[in-house]
Amino acid sequence: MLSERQMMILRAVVRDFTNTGVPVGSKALAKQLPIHVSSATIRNEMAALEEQGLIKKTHSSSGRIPSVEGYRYYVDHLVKPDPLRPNDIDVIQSSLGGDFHKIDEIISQSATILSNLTSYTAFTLKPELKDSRLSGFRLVPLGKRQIMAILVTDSGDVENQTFDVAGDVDGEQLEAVVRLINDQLVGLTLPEVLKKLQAEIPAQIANYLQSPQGFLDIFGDVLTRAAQERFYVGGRLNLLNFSQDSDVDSLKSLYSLIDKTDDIASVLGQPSDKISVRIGNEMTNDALRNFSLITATYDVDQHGQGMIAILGPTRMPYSRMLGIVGAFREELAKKLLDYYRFYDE
Amino acid sequence: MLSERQMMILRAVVRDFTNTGVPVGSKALAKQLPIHVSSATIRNEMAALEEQGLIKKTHSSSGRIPSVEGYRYYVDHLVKPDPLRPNDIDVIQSSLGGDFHKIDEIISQSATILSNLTSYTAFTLKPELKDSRLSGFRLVPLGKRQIMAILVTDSGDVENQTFDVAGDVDGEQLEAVVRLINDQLVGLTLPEVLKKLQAEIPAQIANYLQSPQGFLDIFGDVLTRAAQERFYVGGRLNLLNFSQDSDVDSLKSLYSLIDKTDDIASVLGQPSDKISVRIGNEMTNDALRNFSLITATYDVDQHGQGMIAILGPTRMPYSRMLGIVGAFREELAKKLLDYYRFYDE
DNA sequence: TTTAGCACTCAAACTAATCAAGTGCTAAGA
DNA sequence: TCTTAGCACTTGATTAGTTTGAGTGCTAAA
Repeated sequence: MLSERQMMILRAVVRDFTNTGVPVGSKALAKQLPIHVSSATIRNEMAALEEQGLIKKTHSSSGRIPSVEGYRYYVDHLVKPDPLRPNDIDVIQSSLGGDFHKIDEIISQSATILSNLTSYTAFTLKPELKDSRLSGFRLVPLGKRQIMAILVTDSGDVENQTFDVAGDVDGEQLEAVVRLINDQLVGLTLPEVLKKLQAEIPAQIANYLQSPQGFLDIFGDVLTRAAQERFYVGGRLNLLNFSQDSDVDSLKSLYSLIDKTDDIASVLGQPSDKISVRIGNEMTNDALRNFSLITATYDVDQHGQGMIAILGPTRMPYSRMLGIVGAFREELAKKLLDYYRFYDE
Repeated sequence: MLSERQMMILRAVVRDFTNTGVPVGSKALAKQLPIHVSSATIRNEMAALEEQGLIKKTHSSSGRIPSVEGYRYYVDHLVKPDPLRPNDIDVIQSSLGGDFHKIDEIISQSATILSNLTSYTAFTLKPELKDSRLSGFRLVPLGKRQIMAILVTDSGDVENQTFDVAGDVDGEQLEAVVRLINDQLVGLTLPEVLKKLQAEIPAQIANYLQSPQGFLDIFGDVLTRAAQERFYVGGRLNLLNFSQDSDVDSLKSLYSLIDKTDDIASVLGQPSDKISVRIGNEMTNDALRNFSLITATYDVDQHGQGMIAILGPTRMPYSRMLGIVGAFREELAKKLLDYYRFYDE
């Protein structure tokens, strides 16, 4: 559809605009492009590109900026991920080099690294098996009136919560409840557990506890949290950099968005094995109209698939960002493989 | 030092300015004040107030706004806390009315309530005994390679952390370590524990574990966290409302400030039993130059003393805010007393 | 197909003019 | 001695008008 020359121009428009933020005009392009044609020719080509909806003007006599469709074409056909800068490699190596005692530390640290590399906001999700199953449940008495409920899944997730109980803690009762849970529910997927929890369990538990509701609440809480994907977020504050015309309201809705696990999960969407770029209003969420989201999955063999993502202004240098995300997913997968190898074998 | 009339004028200037944000002029005051003098008289009085540094002009022919000293005088001598609005009472009652299973839920909820009432940012700190002591330590094996460390203090704080260990978990070893900790350290204050942890403990632990360092790290982590005061923050996003001229940098430093426990602890300062107001640059921290902080302590009998605080623009309606903070501290203390009574007796 | 040339558009930056709110000061009155 | 009417003056905000510069589309010729 596009001639070679048009592609070259589109690429240059995106490059220039993402670097400088200023609409680019025909003269600047004529000077800069490797081919040697006059600005009038460029203008004609630009008119053609505009015709196809790939670039647009900010006002009738301005230079051009890419439209969402233009970015899309650029990302799909024209961009080549930049190789990492030596400096970036150092950052990754040193930040991911240390000793970690749990997966979550690595994942959370990764969000920070990614946000540092990009100076945008980053999200990371740890590798997950598709349907993780309940693998254990404990109630640990902590003191006079305090109990900690601990729930473990077969993918190694741990959720816990302490709560207070009135009256003395009866060790017998606790044991019985724990046994009940472990007998009836271990091995089921979390949604299945949740279903049973609403169906037969309450009646059974009533045999052991005089006031089962409190316990069911707690267990439900912990379970729900375990069932939720837990994103780590790095560089939250970087969003402030792009609050064009300091629109406090949209900033607020943006922040409430990224702080709600469910919302952010739905925005990040399904894992797919390639790197995906979503641009501006390609995301249905209105708060993200001026943002782009790059997501990528990473595989850690039998331990499942995780996800990393960065959220920045639509006007981001895609080639560099794609380079960073692409390289980082591999580094992270490698690091996690090492980690699992160390602790599993 | 100030005449009655001057006080009246200062009070009116602060009231007007905090309500409208517009510098107030002599004419408006003359119309509004209960005494009946001309604007020229008011002007003379204002000149006197300015002489004393209590009010100032934004430019040579503008109306007056209070200076930090003016706010201070107002807060110290002129303000009378507003009674709560019926609506506010409802909010408190309904948000604090539900059932809670742990102190922290009440405290964290309180931060949210306070921020809702004030539309500023609120901090809450749970009641603390002066030197809380280690009252228990557990290591709970969770799965193949996972262990959870749990630390409990005598004031009911619980900190926990999971970590992975290489090689099989040896129940014997864990028991021995737990016994060691409980024998040697329970009953000590946390700083004392920390000191011992660096002195004699490592050698002793080396008897039971082949690689004690990992364990010591974890234990140190959990301990440090337990020793830190944990503030709950409500209404973070409200800070965005006051980012005058949308200065991204100062906003960023503000946010990094309130997210660092140690920093915010030092800003909030020592508990004192009255309600305290710190205004603008009375706080040394530069990021807070345009903010005021109202802190108040609350007592829960033998369970110690907690703190609540709100952070808003220097230009805040102090009478209303003082009313809210004063009323809320009492509501909270009452609620907590009930809570303790229910679970303790 | 390319390009020089030209008329045209528009945002941004600057200037000038006006307005409204407020001040300080002076001199007269109570 | 305190109060006040009156007045000259200052200042930020608003508005309208100009200028500038970067850019465009279009036409006609190469």
